[in-house]
Amino acid sequence: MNATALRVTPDPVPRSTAEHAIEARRSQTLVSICHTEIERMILDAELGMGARLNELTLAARLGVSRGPVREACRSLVQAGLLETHANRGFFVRKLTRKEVVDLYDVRAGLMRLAGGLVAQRAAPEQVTQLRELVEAMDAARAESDMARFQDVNTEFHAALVTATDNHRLEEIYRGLAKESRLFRRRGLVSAAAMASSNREHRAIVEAIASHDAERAAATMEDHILQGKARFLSVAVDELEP
Amino acid sequence: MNATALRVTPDPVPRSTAEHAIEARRSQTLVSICHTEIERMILDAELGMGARLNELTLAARLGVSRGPVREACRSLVQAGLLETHANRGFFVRKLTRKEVVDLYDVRAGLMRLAGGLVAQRAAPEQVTQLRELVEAMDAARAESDMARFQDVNTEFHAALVTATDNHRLEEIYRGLAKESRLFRRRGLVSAAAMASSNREHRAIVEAIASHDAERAAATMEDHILQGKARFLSVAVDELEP
DNA sequence: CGATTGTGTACTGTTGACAGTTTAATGGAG
DNA sequence: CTCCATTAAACTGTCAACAGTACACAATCG
Repeated sequence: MNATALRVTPDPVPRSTAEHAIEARRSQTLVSICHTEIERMILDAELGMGARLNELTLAARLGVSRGPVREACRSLVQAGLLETHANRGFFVRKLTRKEVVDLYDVRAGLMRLAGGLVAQRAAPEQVTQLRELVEAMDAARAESDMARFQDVNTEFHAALVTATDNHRLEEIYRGLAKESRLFRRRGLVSAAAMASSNREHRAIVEAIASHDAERAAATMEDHILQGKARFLSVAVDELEP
Repeated sequence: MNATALRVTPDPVPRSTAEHAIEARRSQTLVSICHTEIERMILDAELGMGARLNELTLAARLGVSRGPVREACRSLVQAGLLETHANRGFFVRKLTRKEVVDLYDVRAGLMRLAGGLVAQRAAPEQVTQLRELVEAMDAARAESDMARFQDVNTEFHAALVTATDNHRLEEIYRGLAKESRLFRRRGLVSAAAMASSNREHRAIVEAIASHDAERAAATMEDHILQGKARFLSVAVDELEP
């Protein structure tokens, strides 16, 4: 069992990575696969808002029985992506306009916290990483590549919450980000919006770089509330009041 | 089948109440019952931190089969009350000291938001309600009734998040409050702690009453961070580092 | 012709059984 | 006596079948 002693082949994978891989394989159960796949279907809008999920059809498509599908759905209900109605099944959550606005407020509160924490704790490499992401967004903006801007933007926010070193905050924020995608039907951002958005990003990073927690928190909060304002200024008629 | 035509007895229940009752009965499925009951077991510490859940035993105790129990557990995993390990089952979540501290930070961020929102929107009746709850806590404090103080305190915070009129915020906060109870093994608060805690409550309510959003947010955040400080000052040896 | 009641179908809610894995117990070797 | 290998028990992961509910459609009556 001792690979080092046997010396047949040098172990190409570092121990910790191997353990991680084993752990990943072990935790890969049908339920987790169903969870991931159904979540993807929702976020990629294969299942529209309010759509009803047919357990049997889903199970057949995923090549499993209804049990794992139902368990995955329970999880997604708690995550806010699905709703459940007794004896009628699971439905893709339908957000009202107010719920979207409320979501922005909660995200603003959490990101304000994140900004403040990162300003206190950020290592130089993390600041560098954030700066690079802002540059990448400027590059995408220069090419009017909205999709890429969106992706890097998501990565920026993810990197920021990760840098807080507060795992629960990270989990909750990512969950809310997914929830937000329920209505965010693919990039409807203008060039002007991208410009001002990235200007805000720059202000945030600079506040973090100077370890000014209060300013980082305030600019971060403002950034999300700007997003909320942009949302409110656009008529989103697919949403109920 | 037509009660109105038959006129045997006048319908004693108003329509809306009846509909509500029916809706409640309808939404009462075995899964929801299991969810509620298992959650109660966890919060009442019948199931200790890190305890393993035996699906068969639980199912027997609840008088159902394993299916509903498993589905309820999936939901509780997403809620942060349980963990799951493939092929080993469900375990009551074990919080490390750092996770508890992180939880305080997240709650501080959310309650800061709540304070600000309520200061902007609160109706006079809601302010009155909050004032009454503060009075009730003072009364409990005078009698050194820690349990009652705790209960009213919980109610105070719940009333406050409800007053935000942000349903998602309320849901998330309540979830985190339950998560916090994972380590909060019944009232270990001193008289001094109750006094300063309620002094903070009063400051919050007054800030809200004067519709000063920034002050309400700041005092609210400070209140939770005071709680964090109180936690840090106490050695909780049942928690892992 | 419209509303309403009955009927059938499709789907969810729940259960019990089976297969595979983990864990505990047992026994033997050093 | 300790440590390891082996084996048995217990438990989880998954599935397929059954029971009950809701919805759509047809038939009936005013």
